[in-house]
Amino acid sequence: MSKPSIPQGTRDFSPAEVRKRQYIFNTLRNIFETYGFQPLETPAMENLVTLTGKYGEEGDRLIFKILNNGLHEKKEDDKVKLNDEWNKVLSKPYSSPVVTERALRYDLTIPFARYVVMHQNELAFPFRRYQMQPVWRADRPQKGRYREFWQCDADVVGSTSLINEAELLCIYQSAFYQLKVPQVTVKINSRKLLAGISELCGTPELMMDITIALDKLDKIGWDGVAKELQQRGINDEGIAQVQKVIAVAGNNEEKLAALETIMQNSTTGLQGINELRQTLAYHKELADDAWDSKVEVDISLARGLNYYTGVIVEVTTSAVQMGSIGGGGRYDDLTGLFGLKDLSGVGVSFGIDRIYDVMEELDIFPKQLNTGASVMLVNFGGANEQYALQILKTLRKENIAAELYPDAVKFDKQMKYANKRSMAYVLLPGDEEREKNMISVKNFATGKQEMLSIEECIAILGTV
RNA sequence: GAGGUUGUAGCUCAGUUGGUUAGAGCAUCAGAUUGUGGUUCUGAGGGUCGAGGGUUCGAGACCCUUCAUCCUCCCCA
Repeated sequence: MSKPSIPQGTRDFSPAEVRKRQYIFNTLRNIFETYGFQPLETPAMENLVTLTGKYGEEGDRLIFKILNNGLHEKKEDDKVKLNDEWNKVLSKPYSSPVVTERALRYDLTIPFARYVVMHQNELAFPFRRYQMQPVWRADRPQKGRYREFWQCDADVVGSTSLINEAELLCIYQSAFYQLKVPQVTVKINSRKLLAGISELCGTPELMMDITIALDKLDKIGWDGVAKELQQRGINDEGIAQVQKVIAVAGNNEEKLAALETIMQNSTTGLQGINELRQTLAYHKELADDAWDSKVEVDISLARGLNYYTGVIVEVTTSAVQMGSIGGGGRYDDLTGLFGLKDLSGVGVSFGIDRIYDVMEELDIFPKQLNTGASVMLVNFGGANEQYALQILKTLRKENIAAELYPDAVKFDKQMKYANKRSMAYVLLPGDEEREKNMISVKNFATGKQEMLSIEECIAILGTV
């Protein structure tokens, strides 16, 4: 028999890990709820056609497709066809509904758009929802990159107000403040600014190419970007324009002012600048002074998803070598893909697996998450076991988390188990205790032990 | 899709130019100790050295193939 294993890029989460992950989930959930977002869940799988074409060419390649399993092939002919088509399908990006018509969720935004279109008549717009579920990508796993990972998204659909953008910035700042992740920067940019740049270059149709090249600025430097721009068909004059734009420095307002001068002939570019200004103004009203992360205009921020149209954001921390830990933006016509026009949305996503990795590396999870706060009753068997069950019942009625060691095995073994489980208290319901209708309570941290009445015991354990 | 890394006990890893029966720490189990855990001490179990083939008198080590893993690029959270 071969050793058991799990698929590449997936992980088991042991109890201590789950507790830490839940700490992150709970923190985010609280914030989302505080900002008026409502919970939503969608299926792990979607129809393939729902997903294809939404994430760019590279994205399509990374969608996990589910092989049709015969449930839908009623005729023998169809089953033969399935076999024939399967080989062809393995060569991306070709796919055929004969072989696969379902796929695993790639992100939470597209399913959300699909949901909104399907439920448009029952929703109150603007609709604010948050969603925390796993997504799957057929990517090559590496540091901070998994094939199964969780996203926590908050989106507002049905409102073009930039207050929404400002609120989402606040959500990011509040979250990383509460989680105590240090050196966080929320980078903000606008697709309209990027469009403005490509206008300046005289090649508005090459916006995506310019964007992709620009995005690599902090990785390959200006020389690398210039080289890539050249390869992507931008002439020297255009490259000079791009250089002028990325040379812009200073604080956010100084950057925007400088860009305004450069972009004076681009209506789209100016529009982008105004949107950023307004967003930052709203944000200033809403932001808490205690939040220590920076919100920074970054003209080189691109983001690959091709449905973004307005403000785009991305979150990084310089405390750890790690890709972005969150991202999002405005999409003007997401639901249009599914037939519902003129509905604008904006949203952000938290990459909680990466946030976990960052927090783990920095060792900043609260310590008390690891220590069990529970109670164990030793099983002495016979009448004592019955007595223990009665106490167990009473404790649970008092909402005290407790367990009885199920087997009347050697005392030593039971104590070792309690120790390994980091029990806070161990209760000893033995002959003497039973006869006196009392219970010996041992504090497992201090080792101190005393015999108490059941009421006294509850009073002590209730504070754990 | 391209490039590299590492595969030896449940886990983390030693293992010399190829040489007897492949080791350690941790973990597990048992005992010291059948009403007192953590710290000790003693002992035990546990391996087709990732898999297949080749070279050799002899392979954990060298060669080929293959699988897995982690990392980098691409792209992304």
